[in-house]
Amino acid sequence: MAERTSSSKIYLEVVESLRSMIEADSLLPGDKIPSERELSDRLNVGRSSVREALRALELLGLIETRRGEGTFIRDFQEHKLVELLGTFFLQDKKVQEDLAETKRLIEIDCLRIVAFFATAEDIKRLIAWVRAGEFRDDDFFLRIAILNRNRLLERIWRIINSYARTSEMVQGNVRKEEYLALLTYLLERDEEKAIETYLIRIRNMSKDE
Amino acid sequence: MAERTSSSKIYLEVVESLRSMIEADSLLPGDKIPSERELSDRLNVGRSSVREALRALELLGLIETRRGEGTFIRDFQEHKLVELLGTFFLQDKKVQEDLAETKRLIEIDCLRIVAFFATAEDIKRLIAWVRAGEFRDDDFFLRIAILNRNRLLERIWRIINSYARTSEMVQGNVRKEEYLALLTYLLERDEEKAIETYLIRIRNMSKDE
DNA sequence: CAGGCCGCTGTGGTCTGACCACTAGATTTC
DNA sequence: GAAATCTAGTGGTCAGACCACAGCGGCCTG
Repeated sequence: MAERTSSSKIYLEVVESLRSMIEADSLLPGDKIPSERELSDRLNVGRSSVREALRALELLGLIETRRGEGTFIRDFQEHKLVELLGTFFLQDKKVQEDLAETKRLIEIDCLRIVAFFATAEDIKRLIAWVRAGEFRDDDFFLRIAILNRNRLLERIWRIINSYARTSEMVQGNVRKEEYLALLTYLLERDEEKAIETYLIRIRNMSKDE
Repeated sequence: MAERTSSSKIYLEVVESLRSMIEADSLLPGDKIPSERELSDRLNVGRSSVREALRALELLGLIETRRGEGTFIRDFQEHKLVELLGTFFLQDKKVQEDLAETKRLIEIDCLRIVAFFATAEDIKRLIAWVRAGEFRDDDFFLRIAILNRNRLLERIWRIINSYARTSEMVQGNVRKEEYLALLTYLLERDEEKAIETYLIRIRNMSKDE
């Protein structure tokens, strides 16, 4: 490859090359990318530089490596990222509060969308699931997040939830009746009541947002 | 360090060691971390492994390296992350829609919070700013996001906005009167009207969420 | 022929030692 | 005292060497 970007770091150039390579060959999750040695050859850089780029992308969750097999594009989701950012600097008090608040906001958004757009079947399925067995609070809201059909919002929720879990603001004992009440309101498309139930009976808050 | 995690990758152990090292010495943004060679010594691993870890953290935006000086903890914000994830796989149509929807949801959340908790002075200041000169739509909502005092939510908005900008769903010509109307409702704490104004007059949508 | 063993090849994982480029601070020089 | 210089330390990069592991094909045995 050209080495015009003279002063910048090689491993970043490799990242960039990989990006365009993926784009050019329209590689999809699961596909294999060239081996480290081949990349090193093709790009005229040392193998260690290639590795630095690959390790970085791996930590980002963009690729996956299997020793003896090769390096593959990953169906990205569930990056290491979460645990990382989380444990790295999330000890502050204010941050914790923001976290909790944001989580509530996102969950309410999801509830709104579900109240509007989810099919009755979906909601009934969820009711059956609640009745069926034990679950944690975040199991429940994960399902809500999935129901909302907005993959990005779902992902944001997942990330925030992971943060929240590493810092134990989890709530253990769920009372099924509260969740059932919530679902019933959703089934009736009563957005207002549903959110009220969520805030007061599930999150034990007063009426402010 | 112990090397019990026999089968896992060394560079990940280094990342972990760095994490606890930072925690133990309560290092803050701007502080220097040990040199690559020293880490390599202290942890009994090759320098290349240390570098793989550092490069990964660098791409994540957690640290910053300056040749000839050393490696420093970074005031994290503005990671490379955004551009990366963005350019890597965000070409899909559905993803674009989700993006737009999520952005609207977050913005509405911010508006709600501002309507409840922002001081009249803050809002008036914003009104003055709108009157004062030209601005882009995202300039405006960045200020809204900042007003809401939830740093995490603000960060999420920033990220989503960056995504959105790389894929040009930006709107150019703003009409000040719409934004002023919105702010007036906020000043009157009329959440409902404010959101209606946002959706219909600023985002040109019908009444659904 | 079927099944399993073996070794070859290619891949990632890691280490070492060698340079280079650059910075900052100490040293020397004027 | 100020300016130029030297030097030690740091990140940036490379080449080459092993190791561990997965996959494949060929060979042997039943």
